Amino acid sequence: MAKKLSEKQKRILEFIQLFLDEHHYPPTVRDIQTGCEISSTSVVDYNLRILQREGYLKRQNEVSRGIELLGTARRSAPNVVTIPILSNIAAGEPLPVPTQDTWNNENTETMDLPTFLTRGKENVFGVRVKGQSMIDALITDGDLVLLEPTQTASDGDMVAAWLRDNEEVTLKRFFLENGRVRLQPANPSMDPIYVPADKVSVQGRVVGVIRSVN
Amino acid sequence: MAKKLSEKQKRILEFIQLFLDEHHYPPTVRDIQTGCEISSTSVVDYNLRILQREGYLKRQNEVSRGIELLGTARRSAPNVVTIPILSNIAAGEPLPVPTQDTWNNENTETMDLPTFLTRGKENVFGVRVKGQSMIDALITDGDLVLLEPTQTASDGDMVAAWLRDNEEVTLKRFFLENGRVRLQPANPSMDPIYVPADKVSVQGRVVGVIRSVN
DNA sequence: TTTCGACCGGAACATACGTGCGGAGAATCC
DNA sequence: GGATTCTCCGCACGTATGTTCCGGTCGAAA
Repeated sequence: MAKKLSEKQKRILEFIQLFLDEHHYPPTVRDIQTGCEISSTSVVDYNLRILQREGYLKRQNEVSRGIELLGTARRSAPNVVTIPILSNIAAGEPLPVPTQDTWNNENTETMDLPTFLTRGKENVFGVRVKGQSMIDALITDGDLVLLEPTQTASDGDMVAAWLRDNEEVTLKRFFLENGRVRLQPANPSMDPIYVPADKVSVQGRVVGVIRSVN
Repeated sequence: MAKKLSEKQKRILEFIQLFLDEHHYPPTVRDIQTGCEISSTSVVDYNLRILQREGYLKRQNEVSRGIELLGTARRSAPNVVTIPILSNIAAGEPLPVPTQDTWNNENTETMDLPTFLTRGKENVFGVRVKGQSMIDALITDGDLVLLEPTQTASDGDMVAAWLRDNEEVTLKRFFLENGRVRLQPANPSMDPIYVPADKVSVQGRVVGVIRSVN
């Protein structure tokens, strides 16, 4: 074990995981070949043997699709991730950010989400929206907004922004334009607002929205 | 669906589950044959076809171990349900409704959702929204709408309604008011539309909306 | 009785798929 | 330099495996 994996081997391992998520059965050598753009099946075989020797997977001889991921490579809970749900967000207050305590507190509501919604982002948490204050972000009462904590944003990111002067949080797309910030609503029929950069602080990046009707 | 399974079919289904638990990849036809003490591979094939037709599993043609359990038969992820995603929704056409064929077609995109989103509803399917035509339902380009097929609706339900005269599908809240239908947008700043009952047909009830940002 | 459909058996067919072999370039070590 | 090891390639062999065809049995319907 312990040996470092080559790029190709990492790619193969990743492909197997993706394939399993999608098909619920393992890929063949040739599936891996085309999926990883490898020129020969023997190269796949060669690298699979290494991965097996290093303990990342188990192979069944002479058995088609006889590949089984082991240990960390295997996603036992295949594509779900647990996130905390924060509530009690009073209007006029910044968003709460989850702390270690939030995670450990057994009273914290949690929820299992498919990983495609978080896409590998760390520490994603959910906020239950109350009222219509975010209707211009196409978000309404009861929606669950998924946020990734961050203090910085790139142009075009959908962020949760704290407006100091208004003392409110708003969800908009973020653009930095020579010293001031343009906050663009998701609803194209609505106009953006412009704020001096020092009057805005980014609290998180919006990863997704979930609405459950009735 | 609905047909009752024969003893042999039940046994096959059970064997596949056991095999999956043990090997983490599906059995071959011949594995099932010996495992269930069946005399011929063709008998296995015959019964697998029935199981597929009845919706208990999905098979990949010409693919070894191309068996995938569906729905209740799948026990690996208890709080996850797999739904099909329909695309290719042209404007000016009714929504497609998933058939058994949709489920069995290997090209149908599927997605695993936490059960809290479907809350036990049957046959939920997803539709990927293109364009801004449903912005008044707070739904934008790229959103995934979860629908439960139905022809009827109760007051207050959020439904996908087919408007005969306009030849379009719209997502609104449904209210029946002395012979005509009021369709109320989710956005409270927008006005409802009124349509004679015979000019509207309900295609499905909206169960949820999922937006994945960036 | 015949007919028909559901179900099973046996065998053969076509191909999907794992594996082995000879060889080549590149890097490393002596 | 040569020897060794790692990685890759193309190909072909053998078998694992899905599929099909033809023929049965049995019970219900006509």
